[in-house]
Amino acid sequence: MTPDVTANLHKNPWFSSLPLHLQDAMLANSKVKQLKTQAVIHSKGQAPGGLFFVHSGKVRISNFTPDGKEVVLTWLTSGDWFGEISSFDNLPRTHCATVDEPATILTIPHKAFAQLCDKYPEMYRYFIPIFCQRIRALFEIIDEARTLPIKLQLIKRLLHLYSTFDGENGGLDVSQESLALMLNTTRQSVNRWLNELQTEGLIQLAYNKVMLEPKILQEYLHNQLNPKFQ
Amino acid sequence: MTPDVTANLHKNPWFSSLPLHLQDAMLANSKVKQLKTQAVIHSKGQAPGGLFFVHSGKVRISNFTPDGKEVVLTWLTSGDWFGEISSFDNLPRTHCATVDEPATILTIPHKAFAQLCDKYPEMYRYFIPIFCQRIRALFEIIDEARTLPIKLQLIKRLLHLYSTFDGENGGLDVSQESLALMLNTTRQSVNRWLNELQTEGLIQLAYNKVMLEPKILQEYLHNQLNPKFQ
DNA sequence: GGGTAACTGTCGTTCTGGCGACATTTTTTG
DNA sequence: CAAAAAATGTCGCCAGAACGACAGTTACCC
Repeated sequence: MTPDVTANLHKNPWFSSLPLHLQDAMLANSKVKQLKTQAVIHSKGQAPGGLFFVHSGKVRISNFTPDGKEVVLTWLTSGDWFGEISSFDNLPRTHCATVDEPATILTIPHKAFAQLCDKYPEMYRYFIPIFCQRIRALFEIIDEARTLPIKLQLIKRLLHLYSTFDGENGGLDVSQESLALMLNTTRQSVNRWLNELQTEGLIQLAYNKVMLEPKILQEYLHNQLNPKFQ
Repeated sequence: MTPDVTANLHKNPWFSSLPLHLQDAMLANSKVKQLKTQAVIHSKGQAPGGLFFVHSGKVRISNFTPDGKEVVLTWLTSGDWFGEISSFDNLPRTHCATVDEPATILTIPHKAFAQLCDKYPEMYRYFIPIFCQRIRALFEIIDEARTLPIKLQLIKRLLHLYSTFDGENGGLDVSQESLALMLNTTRQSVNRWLNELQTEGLIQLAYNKVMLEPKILQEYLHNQLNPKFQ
């Protein structure tokens, strides 16, 4: 176990909320993997292969349409857990997970995790909050996609990325193509709306970057979502 | 407790998989409510108000866009549980729940449920499968909406309704308007595609009814989703 | 520093689907 | 049985957005 992975795990709010004996049990059963860009962690439909924790790098969670177009659900980064659904219900994976930036991933193999839950059934309750969070996030994705025009979906997504990647230099490192994959739209549409946002003074664009001030965008979004009655 | 509600509960695969002492504890803490059409069980944003089980009738789970248009996530019927997210994470409800057909609902009040979990922490693990199922269902909704044209979404929805309402007389009792609300499209579009499906001999339409043979639709869907390579 | 790859800006063209409008059919209700 | 309500069938118009194409820009790499 590389020491800094352990340190990162202990900074994870969920992990550090576990009783110590569960933390130890999980660590004892985990392996660290270094993965290069383009590496496939798992594909949709595969048998469950364990529980994962992203220590560093970026992982793309996605699917493919019948005609081969990729649809991205989200990107995971440092501090995110994934793979828990298959780990618990023993059913095939729901998505593909691909490495987008060289990543260090901690894995708890499927069998080891099952045995661990068997031995410490109190483990189950600690996963409930993770499931609740995930479900709420999914509800939000569904609602957004159904009710908001692309422009507003884009703003929400930018704010979300900003809060999870805690914008290193006040700007997000993301291509318009990536944004398009996430919102399930085209690069051209994203380009159009980003430029409109820029001319409205809400963001600044650069090569592979979006610079933004969260408060400004939040206020704009809020105004758009709460139509004024005059 | 009305006797037939208890009987129905015991037919519920999930409930009857619980250890007896948990079944008893849940029953001891529950109340039965008779609700009329249009009754609002809870609204989006409300504080958690308990866990629900639908004994009979129909409950509409929905949301509203900023401009007041309703977007339906799903309909629940006999044997469905809902309200578990707020019950576990103590956060506001994510959706509105409205009675669509006179319903008998079993309720476990929020506090009672919390105390129950406190007293029997083994309760948590039995909710994990429910959460897994829900998450998988949500993934499917997201993927469908993103990747399938309305026609295929419609077929999937018809098949899903057929399997859950186990089509009383070989036909579904559902209006085109309701289908439109679920797929987040318009009545006119649903009408258009239903008629096309009818002329293709895949379904038969009647007033407030869709008659279908699941196998035929499944085969058609399968062919559409797996493009042939010649 | 020059070549290549990745990313962005911006055209058209085409098409799906939303929306209003209105007629028709079926069911319900008094 | 008549009137109202609910559900369906069908038009036409139009906005949004997909898609292909191509030029311009920035970063990267040898």
